[in-house]
Amino acid sequence: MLGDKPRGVILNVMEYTYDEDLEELCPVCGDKVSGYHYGLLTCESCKGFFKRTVQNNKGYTCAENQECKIDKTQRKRCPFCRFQKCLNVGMRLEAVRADRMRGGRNKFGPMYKRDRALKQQKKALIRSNGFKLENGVPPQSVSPLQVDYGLINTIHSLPTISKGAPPPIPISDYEANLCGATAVGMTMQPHLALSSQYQPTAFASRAIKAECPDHTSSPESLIGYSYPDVYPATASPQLPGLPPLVLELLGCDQDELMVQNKIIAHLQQEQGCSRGRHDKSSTFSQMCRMADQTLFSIVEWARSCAFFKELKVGDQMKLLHNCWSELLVLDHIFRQVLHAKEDSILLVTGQEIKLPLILDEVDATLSSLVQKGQNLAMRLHTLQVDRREIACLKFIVLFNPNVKMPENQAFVEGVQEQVNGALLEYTLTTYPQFQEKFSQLLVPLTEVRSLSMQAEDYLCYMNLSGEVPCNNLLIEMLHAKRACV
DNA sequence: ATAGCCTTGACT
DNA sequence: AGTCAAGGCTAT
Repeated sequence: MLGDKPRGVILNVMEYTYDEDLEELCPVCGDKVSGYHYGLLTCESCKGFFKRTVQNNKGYTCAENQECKIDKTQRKRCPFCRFQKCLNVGMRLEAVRADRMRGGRNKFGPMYKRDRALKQQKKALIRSNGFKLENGVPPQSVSPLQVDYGLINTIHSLPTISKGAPPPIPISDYEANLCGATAVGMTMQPHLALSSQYQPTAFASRAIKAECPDHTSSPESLIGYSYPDVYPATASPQLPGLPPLVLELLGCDQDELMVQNKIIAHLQQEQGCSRGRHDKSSTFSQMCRMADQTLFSIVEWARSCAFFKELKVGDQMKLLHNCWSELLVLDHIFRQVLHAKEDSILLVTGQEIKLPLILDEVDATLSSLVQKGQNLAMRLHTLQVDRREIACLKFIVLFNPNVKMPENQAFVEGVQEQVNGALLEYTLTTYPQFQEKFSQLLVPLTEVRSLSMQAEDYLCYMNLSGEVPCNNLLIEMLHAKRACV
Protein backbone atom coordinates (compact mmCIF):
# COMPACT_ATOMS: atom_id res chain seq x y z
CA MET A 1 0.00 0.00 0.00
CA LEU A 2 1.34 3.34 -0.98
CA GLY A 3 -0.19 5.83 1.38
CA ASP A 4 0.67 3.96 4.54
CA LYS A 5 3.97 5.51 5.44
CA PRO A 6 3.51 7.97 8.26
CA ARG A 7 3.55 11.54 7.04
CA GLY A 8 3.72 14.48 9.35
CA VAL A 9 2.19 17.84 8.60
CA ILE A 10 5.57 19.37 8.13
CA LEU A 11 6.53 16.76 5.61
CA ASN A 12 3.34 17.47 3.72
CA VAL A 13 4.21 21.13 3.66
CA MET A 14 7.68 20.35 2.42
CA GLU A 15 6.42 18.11 -0.32
CA TYR A 16 3.84 20.56 -1.49
CA THR A 17 4.61 21.96 -4.87
CA TYR A 18 2.69 24.85 -6.28
CA ASP A 19 2.38 23.20 -9.64
CA GLU A 20 0.39 20.41 -8.18
CA ASP A 21 -3.03 20.43 -9.65
CA LEU A 22 -5.22 19.15 -6.89
CA GLU A 23 -3.54 19.75 -3.60
CA GLU A 24 -6.80 19.39 -1.74
CA LEU A 25 -7.63 16.68 0.70
CA CYS A 26 -11.01 15.25 1.49
CA PRO A 27 -12.59 17.45 4.20
CA VAL A 28 -14.13 14.39 5.78
CA CYS A 29 -11.22 11.98 6.05
CA GLY A 30 -8.18 13.65 4.53
CA ASP A 31 -7.81 11.13 1.73
CA LYS A 32 -7.07 12.19 -1.82
CA VAL A 33 -9.85 14.11 -3.49
CA SER A 34 -11.31 12.51 -6.60
CA GLY A 35 -13.61 15.33 -7.69
CA TYR A 36 -16.75 17.15 -6.66
CA HIS A 37 -19.23 14.86 -5.01
CA TYR A 38 -22.54 15.90 -3.47
CA GLY A 39 -21.62 19.52 -3.21
CA LEU A 40 -17.89 19.60 -2.55
CA LEU A 41 -14.52 18.07 -3.25
CA THR A 42 -14.27 14.73 -1.50
CA CYS A 43 -12.49 11.41 -1.88
CA GLU A 44 -13.98 8.45 -3.67
CA SER A 45 -14.66 6.50 -0.51
CA CYS A 46 -16.56 9.24 1.27
CA LYS A 47 -18.53 9.81 -1.89
CA GLY A 48 -19.51 6.14 -1.87
CA PHE A 49 -20.19 6.15 1.84
CA PHE A 50 -22.43 9.19 1.60
CA LYS A 51 -24.30 7.68 -1.33
CA ARG A 52 -24.86 4.33 0.38
CA THR A 53 -25.98 6.00 3.57
CA VAL A 54 -28.52 8.26 1.97
CA GLN A 55 -29.75 5.85 -0.70
CA ASN A 56 -30.25 3.01 1.73
CA ASN A 57 -31.56 5.25 4.44
CA LYS A 58 -29.09 3.89 6.94
CA GLY A 59 -29.30 4.52 10.63
CA TYR A 60 -26.05 4.43 12.55
CA THR A 61 -25.26 4.78 16.19
CA CYS A 62 -22.05 5.86 17.78
CA ALA A 63 -20.56 3.53 20.36
CA GLU A 64 -18.57 6.37 21.84
CA ASN A 65 -19.44 9.98 22.49
CA GLN A 66 -20.33 11.07 18.95
CA GLU A 67 -17.04 12.79 18.51
CA CYS A 68 -14.91 10.12 16.86
CA LYS A 69 -11.97 11.38 14.84
CA ILE A 70 -12.46 10.60 11.20
CA ASP A 71 -9.34 10.16 9.15
CA LYS A 72 -8.24 7.88 6.39
CA THR A 73 -7.30 5.01 8.64
CA GLN A 74 -10.19 5.27 11.08
CA ARG A 75 -13.04 6.29 8.83
CA LYS A 76 -14.50 2.78 8.82
CA ARG A 77 -14.70 2.63 12.59
CA CYS A 78 -17.70 4.86 13.21
CA PRO A 79 -20.13 5.42 10.35
CA PHE A 80 -22.28 7.61 12.60
CA CYS A 81 -19.55 10.15 13.14
CA ARG A 82 -18.40 9.82 9.58
CA PHE A 83 -21.86 10.70 8.32
CA GLN A 84 -22.16 13.56 10.78
CA LYS A 85 -18.89 14.88 9.48
CA CYS A 86 -20.08 14.52 5.90
CA LEU A 87 -23.06 16.72 6.77
CA ASN A 88 -21.05 19.15 8.81
CA VAL A 89 -18.54 19.82 6.09
CA GLY A 90 -21.42 20.49 3.74
CA MET A 91 -22.17 17.39 1.71
CA ARG A 92 -25.64 17.78 0.28
CA LEU A 93 -28.35 15.22 0.84
CA GLU A 94 -30.30 16.63 -2.01
CA ALA A 95 -27.54 15.79 -4.47
CA VAL A 96 -28.30 12.10 -3.97
CA ARG A 97 -30.93 11.34 -6.52
CA ALA A 98 -34.17 9.86 -5.32
CA ASP A 99 -34.81 8.39 -8.75
CA ARG A 100 -31.26 7.01 -9.06
CA MET A 101 -30.96 8.42 -12.53
CA ARG A 102 -27.43 8.06 -13.83
CA GLY A 103 -25.29 10.49 -15.70
CA GLY A 104 -26.10 14.02 -16.66
CA ARG A 105 -25.70 17.14 -14.60
CA ASN A 106 -27.50 18.57 -11.62
CA LYS A 107 -28.11 22.03 -10.26
CA PHE A 108 -24.74 22.05 -8.53
CA GLY A 109 -22.92 22.16 -11.84
CA PRO A 110 -22.53 25.95 -11.93
CA MET A 111 -21.52 26.00 -8.29
CA TYR A 112 -18.74 23.51 -8.92
CA LYS A 113 -17.60 25.55 -11.86
CA ARG A 114 -17.49 28.70 -9.84
CA ASP A 115 -15.66 27.02 -6.98
CA ARG A 116 -13.07 25.74 -9.40
CA ALA A 117 -12.61 29.19 -10.86
CA LEU A 118 -12.11 30.66 -7.41
CA LYS A 119 -9.53 28.03 -6.59
CA GLN A 120 -7.69 28.77 -9.80
CA GLN A 121 -7.73 32.43 -8.97
CA LYS A 122 -6.30 31.74 -5.56
CA LYS A 123 -3.59 29.57 -6.97
CA ALA A 124 -2.58 32.29 -9.36
CA LEU A 125 -2.64 34.67 -6.46
CA ILE A 126 -0.26 32.47 -4.53
CA ARG A 127 2.06 32.21 -7.48
CA SER A 128 2.04 35.93 -8.03
CA ASN A 129 3.09 36.43 -4.45
CA GLY A 130 5.99 34.10 -4.91
CA PHE A 131 4.98 31.79 -2.12
CA LYS A 132 2.06 30.85 -0.07
CA LEU A 133 0.47 33.48 2.07
CA GLU A 134 -1.98 31.75 4.31
CA ASN A 135 -4.75 32.74 2.04
CA GLY A 136 -8.23 31.47 1.76
CA VAL A 137 -8.35 27.87 2.56
CA PRO A 138 -11.99 27.16 3.20
CA PRO A 139 -12.31 26.87 6.96
CA GLN A 140 -13.59 23.34 6.72
CA SER A 141 -10.95 21.89 4.53
CA VAL A 142 -8.25 19.87 6.16
CA SER A 143 -5.20 21.52 4.80
CA PRO A 144 -1.65 20.76 5.75
CA LEU A 145 -0.65 24.07 4.29
CA GLN A 146 -1.58 26.48 7.01
CA VAL A 147 1.67 28.26 7.62
CA ASP A 148 1.82 30.92 10.24
CA TYR A 149 3.99 33.89 9.50
CA GLY A 150 2.99 35.74 12.60
CA LEU A 151 0.44 38.41 13.15
CA ILE A 152 2.38 41.32 11.82
CA ASN A 153 3.04 39.74 8.50
CA THR A 154 -0.33 38.11 8.34
CA ILE A 155 -2.54 41.02 9.11
CA HIS A 156 -0.52 43.47 7.09
CA SER A 157 0.14 41.35 4.07
CA LEU A 158 -3.18 40.49 2.61
CA PRO A 159 -3.39 37.95 -0.07
CA THR A 160 -3.07 40.35 -2.95
CA ILE A 161 -5.19 40.24 -6.00
CA SER A 162 -2.79 41.93 -8.31
CA LYS A 163 -0.65 41.91 -11.43
CA GLY A 164 0.07 38.24 -11.86
CA ALA A 165 -3.30 37.10 -10.73
CA PRO A 166 -6.39 37.11 -12.88
CA PRO A 167 -8.91 39.79 -11.95
CA PRO A 168 -11.53 38.87 -9.41
CA ILE A 169 -14.29 36.94 -11.02
CA PRO A 170 -17.33 39.11 -11.52
CA ILE A 171 -20.29 37.65 -9.78
CA SER A 172 -23.44 37.67 -11.77
CA ASP A 173 -26.73 37.90 -10.01
CA TYR A 174 -27.54 34.53 -11.38
CA GLU A 175 -24.57 32.93 -9.78
CA ALA A 176 -25.00 34.87 -6.59
CA ASN A 177 -28.48 33.50 -6.36
CA LEU A 178 -27.32 30.02 -7.04
CA CYS A 179 -24.68 30.12 -4.37
CA GLY A 180 -26.66 32.07 -1.90
CA ALA A 181 -30.31 32.66 -1.50
CA THR A 182 -32.28 29.69 -2.55
CA ALA A 183 -35.29 31.45 -1.24
CA VAL A 184 -35.18 34.08 -3.93
CA GLY A 185 -37.95 32.53 -5.88
CA MET A 186 -40.14 31.60 -3.01
CA THR A 187 -43.33 33.47 -3.56
CA MET A 188 -43.96 33.33 0.08
CA GLN A 189 -46.48 35.67 1.54
CA PRO A 190 -45.28 36.36 5.04
CA HIS A 191 -48.53 35.54 6.70
CA LEU A 192 -48.95 32.31 4.87
CA ALA A 193 -45.46 31.23 5.74
CA LEU A 194 -45.87 32.15 9.33
CA SER A 195 -49.15 30.45 9.84
CA SER A 196 -47.97 27.12 8.51
CA GLN A 197 -47.25 24.92 11.45
CA TYR A 198 -44.60 22.32 11.70
CA GLN A 199 -45.35 18.65 11.46
CA PRO A 200 -42.26 17.12 12.95
CA THR A 201 -43.05 13.55 12.07
CA ALA A 202 -43.50 14.32 8.41
CA PHE A 203 -40.09 15.95 8.19
CA ALA A 204 -38.24 13.49 10.31
CA SER A 205 -38.01 11.25 7.31
CA ARG A 206 -35.00 10.89 5.15
CA ALA A 207 -34.11 14.09 3.49
CA ILE A 208 -33.49 13.18 -0.10
CA LYS A 209 -34.89 16.04 -2.02
CA ALA A 210 -35.87 14.26 -5.17
CA GLU A 211 -33.86 15.62 -8.03
CA CYS A 212 -36.78 15.80 -10.32
CA PRO A 213 -35.98 15.76 -14.01
CA ASP A 214 -37.91 18.97 -14.48
CA HIS A 215 -35.29 20.91 -12.54
CA THR A 216 -32.73 20.28 -15.19
CA SER A 217 -34.16 22.90 -17.45
CA SER A 218 -33.13 26.48 -18.07
CA PRO A 219 -30.97 28.62 -15.83
CA GLU A 220 -33.94 30.85 -15.23
CA SER A 221 -35.70 28.07 -13.45
CA LEU A 222 -32.64 27.56 -11.31
CA ILE A 223 -32.67 31.06 -9.96
CA GLY A 224 -35.97 30.49 -8.33
CA TYR A 225 -35.07 27.01 -7.24
CA SER A 226 -36.09 26.09 -3.79
CA TYR A 227 -35.87 22.61 -2.47
CA PRO A 228 -38.94 20.72 -3.49
CA ASP A 229 -41.05 19.52 -0.63
CA VAL A 230 -40.71 15.92 -1.55
CA TYR A 231 -39.98 13.88 1.50
CA PRO A 232 -40.30 10.18 0.87
CA ALA A 233 -41.95 8.77 3.94
CA THR A 234 -39.47 6.04 4.75
CA ALA A 235 -38.58 7.43 8.11
CA SER A 236 -35.43 6.64 9.99
CA PRO A 237 -34.82 8.44 13.25
CA GLN A 238 -31.08 8.33 12.71
CA LEU A 239 -31.06 10.37 9.56
CA PRO A 240 -31.51 14.02 10.15
CA GLY A 241 -34.88 15.22 9.08
CA LEU A 242 -34.37 18.65 7.76
CA PRO A 243 -37.17 21.05 8.44
CA PRO A 244 -37.71 23.00 5.23
CA LEU A 245 -37.24 26.28 7.04
CA VAL A 246 -33.82 25.20 8.27
CA LEU A 247 -32.83 24.36 4.73
CA GLU A 248 -34.15 27.66 3.55
CA LEU A 249 -32.22 29.63 6.15
CA LEU A 250 -29.10 27.67 5.32
CA GLY A 251 -29.71 28.52 1.70
CA CYS A 252 -29.57 32.21 2.58
CA ASP A 253 -25.96 31.83 3.65
CA GLN A 254 -23.48 33.38 1.32
CA ASP A 255 -20.75 31.46 -0.40
CA GLU A 256 -17.81 31.77 1.97
CA LEU A 257 -15.20 31.88 -0.74
CA MET A 258 -17.04 34.59 -2.59
CA VAL A 259 -17.31 36.75 0.51
CA GLN A 260 -13.70 36.10 1.35
CA ASN A 261 -12.51 37.10 -2.08
CA LYS A 262 -14.60 40.22 -2.11
CA ILE A 263 -13.25 41.30 1.24
CA ILE A 264 -9.68 40.61 0.25
CA ALA A 265 -10.17 42.70 -2.87
CA HIS A 266 -11.60 45.63 -0.87
CA LEU A 267 -8.91 45.49 1.77
CA GLN A 268 -6.24 45.40 -0.82
CA GLN A 269 -7.56 48.59 -2.34
CA GLU A 270 -7.34 50.30 1.01
CA GLN A 271 -4.05 48.83 1.98
CA GLY A 272 -1.89 51.58 0.59
CA CYS A 273 -2.77 53.91 3.45
CA SER A 274 -1.42 51.79 6.28
CA ARG A 275 1.71 50.51 4.63
CA GLY A 276 4.90 50.84 6.57
CA ARG A 277 3.28 51.14 9.96
CA HIS A 278 3.30 47.89 11.82
CA ASP A 279 2.33 48.96 15.28
CA LYS A 280 -0.63 48.37 17.52
CA SER A 281 -2.72 51.14 16.11
CA SER A 282 -2.26 50.03 12.54
CA THR A 283 -3.11 46.50 13.54
CA PHE A 284 -6.26 47.84 15.14
CA SER A 285 -7.21 49.88 12.11
CA GLN A 286 -6.59 46.91 9.87
CA MET A 287 -8.92 44.90 12.05
CA CYS A 288 -11.47 47.69 11.79
CA ARG A 289 -11.29 47.59 8.04
CA MET A 290 -11.76 43.88 8.09
CA ALA A 291 -14.73 44.15 10.42
CA ASP A 292 -16.10 46.94 8.27
CA GLN A 293 -16.03 44.83 5.14
CA THR A 294 -17.48 41.91 7.02
CA LEU A 295 -20.31 44.15 8.12
CA PHE A 296 -20.99 45.01 4.50
CA SER A 297 -21.29 41.34 3.69
CA ILE A 298 -23.56 40.81 6.68
CA VAL A 299 -25.86 43.59 5.51
CA GLU A 300 -25.83 42.05 2.06
CA TRP A 301 -26.71 38.71 3.59
CA ALA A 302 -29.58 40.16 5.57
CA ARG A 303 -30.96 41.97 2.56
CA SER A 304 -31.13 38.78 0.57
CA CYS A 305 -32.62 36.79 3.38
CA ALA A 306 -35.96 35.14 3.50
CA PHE A 307 -38.45 37.11 5.63
CA PHE A 308 -36.10 40.09 5.91
CA LYS A 309 -36.78 40.98 2.31
CA GLU A 310 -40.45 41.22 3.11
CA LEU A 311 -39.87 44.12 5.47
CA LYS A 312 -39.85 47.77 4.57
CA VAL A 313 -36.41 49.31 4.38
CA GLY A 314 -37.07 51.34 7.50
CA ASP A 315 -37.83 48.26 9.52
CA GLN A 316 -34.87 46.45 8.01
CA MET A 317 -32.69 49.27 9.26
CA LYS A 318 -34.16 49.02 12.72
CA LEU A 319 -33.38 45.34 12.96
CA LEU A 320 -29.86 45.80 11.65
CA HIS A 321 -29.13 48.76 13.88
CA ASN A 322 -30.11 46.60 16.78
CA CYS A 323 -27.99 43.58 16.00
CA TRP A 324 -25.13 44.51 13.65
CA SER A 325 -22.48 44.08 16.29
CA GLU A 326 -24.01 40.85 17.52
CA LEU A 327 -23.96 39.51 13.98
CA LEU A 328 -20.34 40.56 13.62
CA VAL A 329 -19.41 38.79 16.83
CA LEU A 330 -21.44 35.76 15.78
CA ASP A 331 -19.75 35.70 12.40
CA HIS A 332 -16.36 35.78 14.04
CA ILE A 333 -17.23 33.14 16.61
CA PHE A 334 -18.81 30.74 14.17
CA ARG A 335 -15.74 31.01 11.99
CA GLN A 336 -13.68 29.96 14.97
CA VAL A 337 -16.11 27.15 15.77
CA LEU A 338 -15.68 25.68 12.31
CA HIS A 339 -11.98 26.45 12.36
CA ALA A 340 -11.80 24.52 15.62
CA LYS A 341 -8.35 25.50 16.76
CA GLU A 342 -8.05 26.80 20.26
CA ASP A 343 -4.68 28.43 19.76
CA SER A 344 -5.32 30.29 16.54
CA ILE A 345 -7.85 32.56 14.95
CA LEU A 346 -9.18 32.36 11.43
CA LEU A 347 -9.79 35.75 9.89
CA VAL A 348 -12.54 36.47 7.43
CA THR A 349 -9.80 36.74 4.81
CA GLY A 350 -8.87 33.13 5.39
CA GLN A 351 -5.67 34.07 7.16
CA GLU A 352 -4.78 32.16 10.27
CA ILE A 353 -3.14 33.86 13.23
CA LYS A 354 -1.73 32.30 16.36
CA LEU A 355 -3.73 33.52 19.33
CA PRO A 356 -0.77 34.64 21.49
CA LEU A 357 0.40 36.85 18.64
CA ILE A 358 -2.89 38.62 18.31
CA LEU A 359 -3.29 39.01 22.07
CA ASP A 360 0.13 40.58 22.14
CA GLU A 361 -0.62 42.99 19.31
CA VAL A 362 -3.72 44.63 20.76
CA ASP A 363 -4.43 46.47 23.99
CA ALA A 364 -5.72 44.83 27.13
CA THR A 365 -9.40 45.53 26.50
CA LEU A 366 -9.45 44.12 23.02
CA SER A 367 -7.26 41.26 24.08
CA SER A 368 -9.74 40.29 26.74
CA LEU A 369 -12.61 40.53 24.24
CA VAL A 370 -10.79 38.32 21.78
CA GLN A 371 -10.08 35.80 24.50
CA LYS A 372 -13.70 35.77 25.62
CA GLY A 373 -14.78 35.21 22.05
CA GLN A 374 -12.35 32.37 21.74
CA ASN A 375 -13.65 30.75 24.91
CA LEU A 376 -17.20 31.05 23.69
CA ALA A 377 -16.23 29.57 20.34
CA MET A 378 -14.65 26.61 22.02
CA ARG A 379 -17.75 26.03 24.12
CA LEU A 380 -19.88 26.08 20.98
CA HIS A 381 -17.44 23.74 19.35
CA THR A 382 -17.88 21.31 22.20
CA LEU A 383 -21.62 21.50 21.59
CA GLN A 384 -20.86 20.45 18.02
CA VAL A 385 -22.95 23.24 16.60
CA ASP A 386 -23.38 22.64 12.88
CA ARG A 387 -23.92 24.91 9.91
CA ARG A 388 -27.65 24.52 9.90
CA GLU A 389 -27.88 25.50 13.51
CA ILE A 390 -25.61 28.44 12.85
CA ALA A 391 -27.88 29.60 10.05
CA CYS A 392 -30.85 29.50 12.43
CA LEU A 393 -29.05 31.30 15.23
CA LYS A 394 -28.19 34.18 12.94
CA PHE A 395 -31.87 34.60 12.15
CA ILE A 396 -32.82 34.43 15.77
CA VAL A 397 -30.44 37.29 16.44
CA LEU A 398 -31.59 39.28 13.42
CA PHE A 399 -35.27 38.98 14.15
CA ASN A 400 -35.17 40.34 17.64
CA PRO A 401 -38.73 40.90 18.86
CA ASN A 402 -37.51 43.51 21.32
CA VAL A 403 -36.97 45.95 18.51
CA LYS A 404 -39.84 48.40 18.49
CA MET A 405 -41.63 48.26 15.20
CA PRO A 406 -45.21 49.53 15.05
CA GLU A 407 -46.25 47.79 11.87
CA ASN A 408 -44.35 44.56 11.78
CA GLN A 409 -43.99 43.62 15.41
CA ALA A 410 -46.05 40.49 14.97
CA PHE A 411 -44.16 39.54 11.87
CA VAL A 412 -40.79 39.72 13.59
CA GLU A 413 -42.12 37.81 16.55
CA GLY A 414 -43.55 35.23 14.19
CA VAL A 415 -40.26 34.76 12.38
CA GLN A 416 -38.43 34.36 15.66
CA GLU A 417 -40.99 31.80 16.78
CA GLN A 418 -40.86 29.88 13.51
CA VAL A 419 -37.10 29.75 13.46
CA ASN A 420 -37.04 28.62 17.06
CA GLY A 421 -39.48 25.88 16.21
CA ALA A 422 -37.52 24.75 13.20
CA LEU A 423 -34.27 24.73 15.13
CA LEU A 424 -35.84 22.78 17.96
CA GLU A 425 -37.22 20.21 15.56
CA TYR A 426 -33.93 20.01 13.73
CA THR A 427 -31.85 19.44 16.84
CA LEU A 428 -34.28 16.86 18.21
CA THR A 429 -34.35 14.81 15.03
CA THR A 430 -30.71 15.21 14.10
CA TYR A 431 -29.23 14.77 17.55
CA PRO A 432 -31.78 12.60 19.33
CA GLN A 433 -29.22 11.60 21.93
CA PHE A 434 -28.73 15.23 22.88
CA GLN A 435 -32.17 16.41 23.90
CA GLU A 436 -30.97 19.64 25.46
CA LYS A 437 -29.04 20.79 22.44
CA PHE A 438 -31.61 23.39 21.48
CA SER A 439 -31.56 25.17 24.81
CA GLN A 440 -27.81 24.76 25.03
CA LEU A 441 -27.50 26.56 21.72
CA LEU A 442 -29.51 29.53 22.88
CA VAL A 443 -27.53 30.10 26.06
CA PRO A 444 -24.45 31.53 24.34
CA LEU A 445 -26.55 34.15 22.56
CA THR A 446 -26.82 36.21 25.71
CA GLU A 447 -23.07 36.17 25.98
CA VAL A 448 -22.78 37.18 22.35
CA ARG A 449 -25.04 40.12 23.14
CA SER A 450 -22.88 41.12 26.04
CA LEU A 451 -19.67 40.71 24.06
CA SER A 452 -21.05 42.82 21.26
CA MET A 453 -22.01 45.57 23.66
CA GLN A 454 -18.52 45.58 25.08
CA ALA A 455 -17.12 45.66 21.58
CA GLU A 456 -19.33 48.62 20.71
CA ASP A 457 -18.16 50.47 23.79
CA TYR A 458 -14.59 49.76 22.88
CA LEU A 459 -15.13 50.90 19.33
CA CYS A 460 -16.76 54.06 20.56
CA TYR A 461 -13.82 54.75 22.80
CA MET A 462 -11.33 54.07 20.04
CA ASN A 463 -13.29 56.26 17.70
CA LEU A 464 -13.08 59.13 20.15
CA SER A 465 -9.35 58.59 20.28
CA GLY A 466 -9.26 58.91 16.53
CA GLU A 467 -8.05 55.38 15.96
CA VAL A 468 -10.83 54.14 13.74
CA PRO A 469 -10.40 54.63 10.00
CA CYS A 470 -12.89 57.04 8.49
CA ASN A 471 -15.68 56.19 6.08
CA ASN A 472 -16.44 53.28 8.26
CA LEU A 473 -19.76 51.51 8.28
CA LEU A 474 -19.02 50.35 11.79
CA ILE A 475 -19.04 53.92 13.00
CA GLU A 476 -22.14 54.72 11.05
CA MET A 477 -23.94 51.90 12.77
CA LEU A 478 -22.58 53.00 16.08
CA HIS A 479 -23.89 56.51 15.50
CA ALA A 480 -27.25 55.27 14.41
CA LYS A 481 -27.71 53.47 17.67
CA ARG A 482 -26.30 55.83 20.25
CA ALA A 483 -25.04 59.35 20.58
CA CYS A 484 -21.39 58.66 20.30
CA VAL A 485 -19.06 61.67 19.98
C1' DA B 1 -19.80 -2.65 4.25
C1' DT B 2 -16.03 -0.59 1.85
C1' DA B 3 -13.78 1.63 -1.94
C1' DG B 4 -11.73 1.51 -6.47
C1' DC B 5 -13.08 1.37 -11.04
C1' DC B 6 -16.85 1.49 -14.60
C1' DT B 7 -20.96 3.36 -17.14
C1' DT B 8 -24.06 6.96 -18.05
C1' DG B 9 -25.79 11.23 -19.98
C1' DA B 10 -26.75 16.58 -19.60
C1' DC B 11 -24.08 20.10 -20.49
C1' DT B 12 -20.23 22.49 -22.86
C1' DA C 1 -16.70 14.89 -29.03
C1' DG C 2 -15.18 15.83 -24.42
C1' DT C 3 -16.14 16.64 -19.54
C1' DC C 4 -17.31 14.98 -15.11
C1' DA C 5 -20.50 14.10 -11.36
C1' DA C 6 -24.07 11.20 -10.84
C1' DG C 7 -25.15 5.86 -10.05
C1' DG C 8 -23.51 0.87 -10.64
C1' DC C 9 -20.54 -3.09 -10.14
C1' DT C 10 -17.59 -6.09 -7.65
C1' DA C 11 -13.17 -7.85 -5.16
C1' DT C 12 -11.96 -7.54 -0.85
